[in-house]
Amino acid sequence: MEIENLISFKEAKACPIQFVLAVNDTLNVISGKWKLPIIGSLLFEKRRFTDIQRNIPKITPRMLSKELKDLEMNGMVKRTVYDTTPITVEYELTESAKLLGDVLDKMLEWGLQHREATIAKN
Amino acid sequence: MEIENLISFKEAKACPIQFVLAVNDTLNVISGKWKLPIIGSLLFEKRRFTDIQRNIPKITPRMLSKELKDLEMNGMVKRTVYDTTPITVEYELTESAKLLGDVLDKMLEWGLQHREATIAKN
DNA sequence: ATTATCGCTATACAAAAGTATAGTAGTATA
DNA sequence: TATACTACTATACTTTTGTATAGCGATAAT
Repeated sequence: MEIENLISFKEAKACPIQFVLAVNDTLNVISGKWKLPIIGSLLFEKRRFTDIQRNIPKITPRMLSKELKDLEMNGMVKRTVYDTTPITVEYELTESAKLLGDVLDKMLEWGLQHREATIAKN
Repeated sequence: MEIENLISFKEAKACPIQFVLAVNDTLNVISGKWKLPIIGSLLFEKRRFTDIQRNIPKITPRMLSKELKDLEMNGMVKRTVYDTTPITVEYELTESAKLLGDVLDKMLEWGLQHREATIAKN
């Protein structure tokens, strides 16, 4: 996380190691069993804790709490506490996280083509 | 891996669950500590086992072997055995795997912008 | 008084992923 | 005869990741 790690697209593409590191940055932000469902749940609207929990049936509060903290630390999610009774806490994607949508689109597209390509070979 | 899982891009984008499933397909193919380095190592040329090992200094043969099998099973890598002495085994990316390059480009691009965006907020 | 809701945390455990280290079979070179 | 190369496999272990289950403190409704 040091400044020296700041590299440009060109530099990263030219050097395989920098390339892998930079792509890994993205990968880390969405890896794990629950990050994608959580991001998916927040893609179109803000939500509260219990709200997300209901939206992702099998997640435990422990995991949801942990992953939300993780996402917050990585600049993916903004957490806002409202002093109501009972307390309400709202989670929403940051602007940067919303841009991830484009990447996910590409992943979706490739995933579908790859499935067709590999099934075709059987 | 059943036919019923075959869905279109439009269907997948419309339905959050299908969306997450299809993106996960892509994610699974590149997740784990060593898949990206291995794919990176094979992006521009075919390589042999020991060759890849030298290219990725800290990988153990156990991990390399396991991940290569995994990648082969997922239609990412083609393995060819040559009956020389000693035996040579060549690994190369499939056509479908090479297309993943575009996705990785997007991930690289987003990773760099995200890093700048989150550093800017400190 | 009991139950429910909100947003979690604590503890203990199981499963998955990765590491360390050694060794294999076959051939070939010093 | 000893060592090295190729392409791995075997065994045992540690670390990371995820699960299961229970409970907390504040408030409010029944």
